[in-house]
Amino acid sequence: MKREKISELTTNRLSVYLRCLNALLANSVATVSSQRLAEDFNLNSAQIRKDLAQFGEFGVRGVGYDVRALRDHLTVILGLDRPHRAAIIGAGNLGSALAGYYGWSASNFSVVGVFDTDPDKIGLHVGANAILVQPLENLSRVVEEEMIDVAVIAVPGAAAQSVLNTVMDAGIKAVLNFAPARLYPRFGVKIKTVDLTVSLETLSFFLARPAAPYVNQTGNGLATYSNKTNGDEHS
Amino acid sequence: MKREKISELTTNRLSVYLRCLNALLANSVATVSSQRLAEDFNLNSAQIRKDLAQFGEFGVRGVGYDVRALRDHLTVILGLDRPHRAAIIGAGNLGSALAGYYGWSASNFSVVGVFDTDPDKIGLHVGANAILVQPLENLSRVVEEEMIDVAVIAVPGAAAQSVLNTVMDAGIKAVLNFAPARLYPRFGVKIKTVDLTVSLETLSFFLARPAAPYVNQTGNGLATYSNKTNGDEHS
DNA sequence: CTCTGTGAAGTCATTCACAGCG
DNA sequence: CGCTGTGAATGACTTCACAGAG
Repeated sequence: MKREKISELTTNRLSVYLRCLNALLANSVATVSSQRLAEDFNLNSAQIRKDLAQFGEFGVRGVGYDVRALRDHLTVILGLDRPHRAAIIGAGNLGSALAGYYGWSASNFSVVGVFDTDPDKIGLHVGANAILVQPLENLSRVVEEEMIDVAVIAVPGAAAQSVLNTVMDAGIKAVLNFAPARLYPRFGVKIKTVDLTVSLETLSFFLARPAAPYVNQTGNGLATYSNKTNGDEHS
Repeated sequence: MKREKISELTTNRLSVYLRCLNALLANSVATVSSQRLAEDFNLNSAQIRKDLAQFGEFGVRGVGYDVRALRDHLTVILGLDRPHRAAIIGAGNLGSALAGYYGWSASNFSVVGVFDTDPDKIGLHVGANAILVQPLENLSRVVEEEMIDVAVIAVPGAAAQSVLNTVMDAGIKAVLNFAPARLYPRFGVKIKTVDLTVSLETLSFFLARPAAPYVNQTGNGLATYSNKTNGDEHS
């Protein structure tokens, strides 16, 4: 085991491994080899071993990995053993949907506040669990009171950097950004951008050249998490 | 110019370049050098030139690129000169929000149908523009009638592969997937997955190790589109 | 014998650096 | 001159292949 910097590609895969392990656990599988994991999920077995080896020696030679133990280790490594609390900025379509998204709890996240600057939105209750929309000015106070550690930016691109600044001023260090904009974080702040425009336009490019569309980097039809294109599959 | 396979990393950047060019055009900038583009948007100028050179010689030596002409070229290259029509599968929170998302039209997309299998959802009108939710069985017929070429999967992970099969049976070749699941496409079908679970868990990992969190690959605080971590910024 | 952990090799992407055009 | 287009150099990630533990 070496304590080096962990690349984002690795952390993305850790999340996938955790998902796989939970599925195996649900099927009462007690032990799994990197080979078996790789086959089931179209990854390279050496990559799985290398990824895991960065955090410790979890495997048993000749046997494989204990599913539950590895699951627990990954949960701790990913920081999912402690709850996270999120604020959503922007109470439009997307922000409201995210406020009621069922996927948060599986990763030990909860949405504890929705914020907007539009007076027409403030005071509304949005999402499946009807969270109150507060003025953005409240953010800093609520972040402290509610121990919020993650912000989700769901505002138009033009407003995104300004919102990010407000979010950083409130002391938040981790941001999930849905605005189609390049954002400049301060030192020590992590942003993850989900850019639907880029995704759509890449699909459009594919449709525009059906003959020789892409380099298929793996040839196995499931490039999703096994290579650096990061979230894209093609065959 | 060489006619080779184009990597996904390149197409993602093309989309970003197009966005930048539109912004310049809105500011009445007529000509731009790769140097200037690189500075404004924290990219490497050689990479911009290399990306563009794969499709033709658009620049003028000693001068730079004509903003409007390059914009028009990229629009055609990305296939955005022709309209695309999308179906959304899954009328839950996320699917409904996407049906009313304002970002579609900027890329010449329109949402022309929403589908679900839940009898309670069928017949409802969802999203900002109140699109009727139809039974998934209608998909194949509507795809043909409405010339749909893109599908958006917004269903729970467990149902995603089955929905993808239905979508592919209907003849759709490009899919945007929001389900947290690894999907197996058939040959000639392109899938782009937006996995919110992976994004959240990566943020959680960052928060769990504030000391030596990541390799910062560029050091400029805007790694977003300039490197292979693809959508992530950190400083 | 099986399967992990890992150095070495291979593949792919980015950046450098410059020849050459306008 | 300045800037593009591109070979060469560098760097990053993945895969191979095997020593060694159990």
